[in-house]
Amino acid sequence: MIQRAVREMEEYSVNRAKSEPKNGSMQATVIAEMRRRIIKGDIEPGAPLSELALADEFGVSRTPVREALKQLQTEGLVEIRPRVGTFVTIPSRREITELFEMKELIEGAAARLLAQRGRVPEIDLLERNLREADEAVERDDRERYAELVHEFHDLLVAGADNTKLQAHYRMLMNQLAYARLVMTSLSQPGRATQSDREHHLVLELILAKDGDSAEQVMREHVRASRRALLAGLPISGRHAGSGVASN
Amino acid sequence: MIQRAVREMEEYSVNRAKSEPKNGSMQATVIAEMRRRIIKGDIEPGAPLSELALADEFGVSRTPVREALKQLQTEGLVEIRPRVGTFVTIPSRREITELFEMKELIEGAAARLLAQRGRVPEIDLLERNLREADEAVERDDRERYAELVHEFHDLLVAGADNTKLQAHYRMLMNQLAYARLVMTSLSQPGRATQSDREHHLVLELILAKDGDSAEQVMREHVRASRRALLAGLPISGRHAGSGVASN
DNA sequence: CGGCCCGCACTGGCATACAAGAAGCAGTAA
DNA sequence: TTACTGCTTCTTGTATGCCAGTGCGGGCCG
Repeated sequence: MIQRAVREMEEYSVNRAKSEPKNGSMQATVIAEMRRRIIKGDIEPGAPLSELALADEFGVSRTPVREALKQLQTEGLVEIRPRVGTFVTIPSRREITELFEMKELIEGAAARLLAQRGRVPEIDLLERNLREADEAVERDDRERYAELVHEFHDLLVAGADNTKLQAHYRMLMNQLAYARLVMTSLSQPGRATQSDREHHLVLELILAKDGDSAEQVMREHVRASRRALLAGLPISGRHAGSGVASN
Repeated sequence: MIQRAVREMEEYSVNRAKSEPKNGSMQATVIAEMRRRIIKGDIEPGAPLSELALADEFGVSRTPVREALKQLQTEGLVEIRPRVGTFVTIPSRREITELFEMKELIEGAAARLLAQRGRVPEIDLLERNLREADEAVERDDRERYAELVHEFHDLLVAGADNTKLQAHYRMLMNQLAYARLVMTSLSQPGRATQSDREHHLVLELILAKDGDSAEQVMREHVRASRRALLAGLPISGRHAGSGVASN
């Protein structure tokens, strides 16, 4: 088959793997790298992940690869079908909606908590972030603005000073493969400007220590971003029917 | 063809509790059983888990045990210290607080969502649950009431009809080893009665489709249960004194 | 007598070999 | 031509052996 030839051609891209794993175990390297690829979108959702191929590529045996995939499964990034194969999770439209519902919940709570905490280092970082974001919007630099959006939300959650909240948030964002999606949402005309304005408002309310309003506005902001995203998303009538093994 | 004869011989090596007929996978069995033990408190927090010993006990090799422990680690139930050992996670007081903050958040949201959904099957189950709970309180059957409390909260979250919410909630509860804790909280005098009353109030608000109030009361209920719990908890003086994770 | 150091036993990490289900493919018969 | 059947070849699941880091205890030296 032709596909086989393609697969073999890509095997040389290992050069990075060997240089990093000095500190940690191989499986940690595999986990980090595979997660990065999936989130960034290097690997297409639904694509099969062969343990053997990955082991070969990373220059390790199947064992660490297996354990890495197992972890990525509980993180919701891949789906392991016993005796069949491992595949990159393809989130259904419904799942995306659910994830955004969670996102709204967590970020809203984070905004409230941050407001209650008063002036903490994250506040300064948020202000700096917004200054940069303003410039990016001015320049119409959507790539940079997407990064800053990501940072803004991360800072907000970090500022809530709740490691569990943060952990769940990260898992959420990974499942959303947010990096892939933000650009889509920003492709909506005027969305960047609007988004930037909403960020400013949230931070103002936080500075005013108005937790209730901060939460409410933040939640509305998430809903708006979801709308912008779904509007720019292809129809995607794919059936992601197989239940996610979430025992 | 020759190999076929061999396989039959080893078929019945594992014939203990077949609680998971759905998945014949050994590691799934190990995961489920170990999770049950940890959550239920059969294994003391901080206790070492030897791969070899577990493999021996379950009648399998180390491989499925390893993968099971790996998954339990990402679920936050055990901590694997490379080259040292695997230990049941000891949640610090701060972590417990954080987990309750999340619990409050999620259950509050669930109450709101359920209220918005109107009359769904879960509502009936909740009503039945409360009737039984009333009787249990009447009889002062704390054991049974603890079960019902668990079920009440589970039903509430299930009724929110958001699988992601449910998944995160389950992980949360597992980390809390809630089953261990509920009894502690109920040991506070009058807590059971109070708790039951709060449940009733929440359900009433849900039936009235008053999502805002339902969320608020639910959150207050969680805070109350946390207070009851922390009040009944020993003063952070850990029994297993050998340098556990300081967190 | 006390402190240091080396070695042993135990741990998990990784590689490798084998087993067995799943799925596609080819060949045959209707 | 089409549908069915059996096989071939994928895949993951499991077992086992070896390796390397860690911690502890006993022995040796000061």
